[in-house]
Amino acid sequence: MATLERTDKRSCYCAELSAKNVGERICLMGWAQRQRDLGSLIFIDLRDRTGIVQLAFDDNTDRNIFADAFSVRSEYVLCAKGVVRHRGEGAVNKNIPTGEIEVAIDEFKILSKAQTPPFEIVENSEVKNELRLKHRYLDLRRPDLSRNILERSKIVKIARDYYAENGFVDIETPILVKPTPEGARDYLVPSRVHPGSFYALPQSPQIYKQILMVSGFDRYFQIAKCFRDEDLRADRQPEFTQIDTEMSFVCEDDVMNMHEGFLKYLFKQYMGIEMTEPFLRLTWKECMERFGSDKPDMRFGYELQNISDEVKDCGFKVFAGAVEAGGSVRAINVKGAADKFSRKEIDALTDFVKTYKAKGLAWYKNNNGEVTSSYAKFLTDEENARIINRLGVEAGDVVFIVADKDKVVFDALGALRCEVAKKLGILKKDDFKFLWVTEFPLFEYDEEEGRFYAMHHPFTMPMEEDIPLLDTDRGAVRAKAYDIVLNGTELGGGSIRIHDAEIQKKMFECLGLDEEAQQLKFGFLLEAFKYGTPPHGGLAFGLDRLVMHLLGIDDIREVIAFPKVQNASELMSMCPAPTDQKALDELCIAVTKTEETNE
RNA sequence: GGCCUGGUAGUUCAGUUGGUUAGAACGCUAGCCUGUCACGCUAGAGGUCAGGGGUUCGAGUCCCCUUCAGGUCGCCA
Repeated sequence: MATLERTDKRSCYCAELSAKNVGERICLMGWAQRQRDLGSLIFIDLRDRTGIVQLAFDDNTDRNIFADAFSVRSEYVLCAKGVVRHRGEGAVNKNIPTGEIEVAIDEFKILSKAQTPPFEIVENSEVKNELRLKHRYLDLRRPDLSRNILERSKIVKIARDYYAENGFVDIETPILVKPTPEGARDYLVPSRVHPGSFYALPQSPQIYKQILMVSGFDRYFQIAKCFRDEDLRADRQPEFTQIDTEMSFVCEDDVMNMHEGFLKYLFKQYMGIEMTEPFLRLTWKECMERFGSDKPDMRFGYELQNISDEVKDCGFKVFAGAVEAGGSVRAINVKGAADKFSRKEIDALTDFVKTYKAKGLAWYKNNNGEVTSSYAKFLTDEENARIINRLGVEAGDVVFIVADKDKVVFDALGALRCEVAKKLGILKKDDFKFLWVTEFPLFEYDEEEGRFYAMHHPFTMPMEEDIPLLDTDRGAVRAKAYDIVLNGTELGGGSIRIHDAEIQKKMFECLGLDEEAQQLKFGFLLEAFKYGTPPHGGLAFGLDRLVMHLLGIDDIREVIAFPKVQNASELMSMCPAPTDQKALDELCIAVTKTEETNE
């Protein structure tokens, strides 16, 4: 093995080389992708983060160098100098970008040997997650994963450019913050000098960015790490990154326009896609009615239709009973897909809607004149005709109906329309349909706790005309809150904040926080607001999800260098991990239960 | 916390109704080879069938528990 000397300077990356460089003497650094020993001829594919290029060793190569090349194994780290040359006639490899050329090596160093890796460093690896994550450093050498990380960096740069250009100030907010009383579970950090007291890792920089507005920074921006101790999903990590912003002296339109501008700028710069039309805007209520979701995928139709009126007096108890109980009966008509759903597949969809608490799935299928249905026999001809008419069913259509409480109907059908679209294969990843969802409810009622919670957060401004409802009908109060949705994913969200002490006080009352609790939890913010608070509002994008969509990736782990697995541990370093007794003693912490004693 | 799917050489997988000594490909090791690039040819090494328990004359295969990984509901202001 060798070390680098002053004269060993990389002159270029592997994949930067082409026929233009023929005749140049260059110096490359990288990893041996593969060594091919043909006897008195050896080839090595050298790889760096840009790609690979072929190194050639032959009769003209110094015998010591040739011997070194012979000994090279996969993932050895090499420094190779030589002259770029055309490959021989018929030896061109059209499958790789550098396939026209190779480098005839005349100076060669093995900088580091390598064990045989536990899996091959190749594109489109089908190795198990577990193993890839345990050896993430090797996984990250794979071209597809390293590409994701490199592309993510470019996207972040574009975000920084855009917001800097628009006068946003990049400010770091603390990672050790005050535990928040509502919302997601906090990750807690003990304090050595304050036994029994804890910091939390921020779920978002929310309060700090609002205080920065009080301080007069006017436009704030941060690529912010956020932490939530909740269960993971394919698009959710406990530790994630937001493009976090806040602006003063703005109303909803100002904020939405600014960030719509960012997305358009990003799509132009990064994807080469010009988006000239304003993004579609729908109120939350309309979204729920039409799509059963507050983050609907707008790439396809299959909108929900309310057939409660048509069935409220029918003889089929499942339908009539649901309406009578205050719920509804709604349907989606999947046009022209009757032949795509067999009885077995409909059974599978029935199981699917059951995961959303629906008791069943009623269906009606007109397979080019041949009509079958799970419920038609319980209705009169007239009643059936009314439904068919209302839904505009034609030959070839299949209809799915759910009858239940509104929440269940929306959840089940909202998810079903996406599932159906997925099954029909009509979702294109390069079709980007943005949607602003506005006028979110200010509160959400928690039946278990029997109280209202802030749907967004407690600093969200109610819509002016709904302020009187704070006293009379809290569930109906709409907020100046908005989400940006892309193809069924919540990419970001924000709101105009309360900057009026009276309204803030009212808000806390609605949430059941008395004066004392307010002071204890948010006293510093309320105090800050007393000293001249500009009207302000903001928005935060989920960076990881944004990158996923731009790259057409379904798994959030593929766009994060060191992600966590489903149980929130990280397999490379194996954290979280128990700590030693001395550290615990110093923090005055007694552990009462461990994974071993956990039952 | 609930439900579902999976765990067999280093890797990806096959393994029949429960039946002899658990196979293949790739990778790895050694040898040969002057135009390979998924090099080729020859030979070889490599297994706690995730772990534990049970049923059975006999378990990779059936049952139970545990564990790990994945998906999802709840959860995620």
